[in-house]
Amino acid sequence: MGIYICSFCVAFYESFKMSLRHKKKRVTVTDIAKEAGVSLKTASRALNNSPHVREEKREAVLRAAKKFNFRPNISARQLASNRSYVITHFHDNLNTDYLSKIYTGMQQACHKHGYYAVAEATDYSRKNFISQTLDYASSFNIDGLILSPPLCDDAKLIEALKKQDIKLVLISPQEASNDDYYVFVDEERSAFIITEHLITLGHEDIAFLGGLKSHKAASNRQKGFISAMKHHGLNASNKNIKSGDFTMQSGHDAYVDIMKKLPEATAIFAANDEMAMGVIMAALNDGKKIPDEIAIAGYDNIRFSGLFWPSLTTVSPPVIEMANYATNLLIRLISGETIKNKRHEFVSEIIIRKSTN
Amino acid sequence: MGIYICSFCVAFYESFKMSLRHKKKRVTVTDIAKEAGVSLKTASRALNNSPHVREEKREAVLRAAKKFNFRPNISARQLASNRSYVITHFHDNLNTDYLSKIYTGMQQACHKHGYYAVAEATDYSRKNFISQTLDYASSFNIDGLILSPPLCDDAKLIEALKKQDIKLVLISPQEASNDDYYVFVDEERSAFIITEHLITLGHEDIAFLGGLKSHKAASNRQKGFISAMKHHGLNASNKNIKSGDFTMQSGHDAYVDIMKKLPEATAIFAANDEMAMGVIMAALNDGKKIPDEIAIAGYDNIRFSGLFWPSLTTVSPPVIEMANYATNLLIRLISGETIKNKRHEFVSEIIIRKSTN
DNA sequence: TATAAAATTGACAGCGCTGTCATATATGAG
DNA sequence: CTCATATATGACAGCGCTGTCAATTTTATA
Repeated sequence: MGIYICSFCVAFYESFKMSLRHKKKRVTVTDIAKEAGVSLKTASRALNNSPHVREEKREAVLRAAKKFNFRPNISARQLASNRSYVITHFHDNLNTDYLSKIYTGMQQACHKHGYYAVAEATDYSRKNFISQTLDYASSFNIDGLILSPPLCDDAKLIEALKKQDIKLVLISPQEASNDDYYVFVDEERSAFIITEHLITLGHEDIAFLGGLKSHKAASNRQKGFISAMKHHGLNASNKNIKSGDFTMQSGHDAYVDIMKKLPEATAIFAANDEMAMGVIMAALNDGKKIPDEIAIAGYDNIRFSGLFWPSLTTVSPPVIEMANYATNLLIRLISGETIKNKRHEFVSEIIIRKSTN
Repeated sequence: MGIYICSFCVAFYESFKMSLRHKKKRVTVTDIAKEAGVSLKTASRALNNSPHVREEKREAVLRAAKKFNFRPNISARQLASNRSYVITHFHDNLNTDYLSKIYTGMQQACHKHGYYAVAEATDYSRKNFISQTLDYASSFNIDGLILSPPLCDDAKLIEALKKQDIKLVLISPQEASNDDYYVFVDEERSAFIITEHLITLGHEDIAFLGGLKSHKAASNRQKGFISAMKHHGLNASNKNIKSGDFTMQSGHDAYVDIMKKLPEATAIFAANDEMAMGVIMAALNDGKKIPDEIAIAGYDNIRFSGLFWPSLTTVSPPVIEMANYATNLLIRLISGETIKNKRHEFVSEIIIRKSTN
């Protein structure tokens, strides 16, 4: 004697079991292939923009994919291809503003290509920093890395990563070697333009508040300031140029100094927003009206510069776009494309706010 | 006649081919199982903290894993278990400071358990916001979601996600239902403590600068202020309480107003840092010395409050820890653990800086 | 000690995709 | 039209892991 189970019950049980595990029946490449009347592999090729697929079949596959709202299963792809489809931004930077922008740009590009974006804070000062980074990259099977300052200027790190065959794109390196892929923005030119903005407003005695000499970006900004002044026949001597250390406090102190040595100054251009804010506070403290008696401009467009009071005229580097571009570039590199233009230049926007207008 | 290929060449070719694809031979669970002398499945169980593994075997497996520096292949795991091992933080928030802290906390927890942390900006005001969010979650096969304000207070969204069987943990919801898992911080208590700090310094005429009434957190801060004042027998009438809109500008305006109506005030506690900074600027503009003539405290500990000049005394909610805890909780939920304590309270730190001391 | 119940273990299939390689088809040269 | 070459296609294995389920061992109970 046995126990008889009707086939309906079996079918019901099976579907019940399925429903427990799968919220929805997944659409797989096989389904797409069937619909398009091609083999699994051809469908896979079409979906991945691989060559060697006749145009009509490719279209049929893509049509089927659209019809079924197909999303490739990233894990399966990762497993089969021994790639992670993960792109990590390594940084050692506490400027969350900047980091968030980079992450946003990465996300945009990653979304389009089915990649994951990950941000990873590292401790650059750690002793075995490089080996730990390599460990991380290999154990998480990272496909590609985005490096931003200061990591993007560590030649040893870059060399080690390249040896491991990890693809790299750098954001704003100070000096990139010939075989690095990178994106950058012409700081000198941006500084030139914002200085010109001040000159156009009628200012003639303009002071520049620079940064530490070791900071390459700051010295490029200084160059831009000087050439704009000279271009318009204005004075850009040592009297006009002060140095700070990028903190608000140093901006404050610099204002006091500037007013002592160059009391006729009607405008101050600081090499970053934080110093510019220090200048604003010192000027207000000094009883000056902004921008009527003294105009102030900064650089970076940190989030706070728009919230500050008065809001700050500044240079806004297109960080999101740069990160987006860098990530796209990286994905193309990972896919094995050969790319001619290893570098791409971006232009900053000048944002005019209440502190100069 | 045939072509003879020596076996050495074949072996060489094989190993060469391997070296092209694999940077390193991967250590797999099978290797660990062999080393530990157990079956593949037992090793897998031990590595995943599953029950039903004898303690000695578990230890042997873990020892082997350590010896080989084993890292599970996340993709394989994802594929086999039909889970993504991805946790996403959905937000609609431009405060990069706050976002970065949440991300950091998530990362810490995710690292420990082999999960990926992803942050996703959404547009809360979009019409079909909920259905788009569900789409996203299901197409990326998200295992769990972290929601922060304001999304964590959207009852409809939460309900829809629960229906899809997506695990959720909320950060700082205004009012959570009984079956939500969430972390929060007692804002009233924090406000109480920082007010007490001002009182301890000898201040008696203290003004509070609150926020919009709709902002629940702000009104909790106000409650804390009032009860601290009363507790110490000080006056906390309408004269002491002003409202701003959380901008620097409103802080500035409020200072002017306060000095008109309560000129004897020697301290001001603003419900957020931005307003506190506006107050500082207005006070400096007014010729007041900080903190000697007027002490100022804020709330939130945004990055800038430490960089500001003078630096700002403020309340620092432990956002990183909260996100870390929330993520751990989420991972436990995903793993199917039943959890008794659905809520966890955190305590803010009071950071005393130059604006009061 | 015998037996039932619970805890532990392992064999095996298969997740959805891509790489490999053999086969089929198209294209060009003569 | 034939053959060589280039291009397109598909069959199949297998990536590393987990779920299922049956087999085995241990423990509790009578």
